[in-house]
Amino acid sequence: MKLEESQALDAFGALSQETRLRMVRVLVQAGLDGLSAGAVGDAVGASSSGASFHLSHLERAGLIQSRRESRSIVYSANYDGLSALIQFLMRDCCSGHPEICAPAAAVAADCCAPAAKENACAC
Amino acid sequence: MKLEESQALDAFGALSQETRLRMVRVLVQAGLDGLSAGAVGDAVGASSSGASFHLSHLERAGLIQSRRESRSIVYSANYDGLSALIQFLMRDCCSGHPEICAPAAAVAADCCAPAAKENACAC
DNA sequence: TCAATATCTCAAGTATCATTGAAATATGGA
DNA sequence: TCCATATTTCAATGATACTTGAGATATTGA
Repeated sequence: MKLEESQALDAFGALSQETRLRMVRVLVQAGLDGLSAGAVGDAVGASSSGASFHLSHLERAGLIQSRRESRSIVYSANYDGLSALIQFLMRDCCSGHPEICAPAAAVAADCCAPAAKENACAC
Repeated sequence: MKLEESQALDAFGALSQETRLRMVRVLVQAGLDGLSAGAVGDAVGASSSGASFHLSHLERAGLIQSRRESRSIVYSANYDGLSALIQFLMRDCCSGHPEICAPAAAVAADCCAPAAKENACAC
């Protein structure tokens, strides 16, 4: 997935709010199983309508996704969307300037060791 | 450099505005030589006071830096700040989930080939 | 069907942010 | 010193965004 400028703007806007940034962190840690809207709200200290507002915002921005599961709406991180945002930053803000990306690539090697070995290394 | 949550929020907020996002792209392409405030404003179609407002915002957020050069204030990309933001995203949103970082790492390998070879590959 | 649970939607109020134009500041050259 | 250039600061306006609480919708089980 490759982000347009307007999609990147939406994604940055979504992450520029404390409650929403925390929601994303909570949901990434929760993995693909996800968490119900209520559970996310509790985790970040938001009211039910506040949680709904911010979760919708994040979903519109393509950073999380939702599915109904009985009475609950279960939200989970959208890995593609998050990855696309990181790629946007790297392509846009790195292009021609390895000083920016190199340390980030090191983080990737660290936190995603097996994947990094498969995909990032041409050596 | 390791970003605190509040610094990441500032950085995301700074990048969530069309004029500012374009300014960052222009300044990254300009490299460390940078561009005067007026040149950046012209490049993105902002008024002089508008350019000043947005450039200050980006500087406060740690994404660009400035120096006076005769009559001009020259702005340039802050590679450390941009890199720290990418790292924040990777650490926070990747941790335990290589699906997110791996494609990004591939971009790093692409756009920062020499650096990636030095720093990202443990093989 | 009724009640309970989970979530969403809506409207009102408040706060934050972006834009505009005018005025202030800093610099360099005549 | 005086003027022109480059940029910033300030105040006013309009636009967006966040929060809150009340009410609406959807789902399940009795």
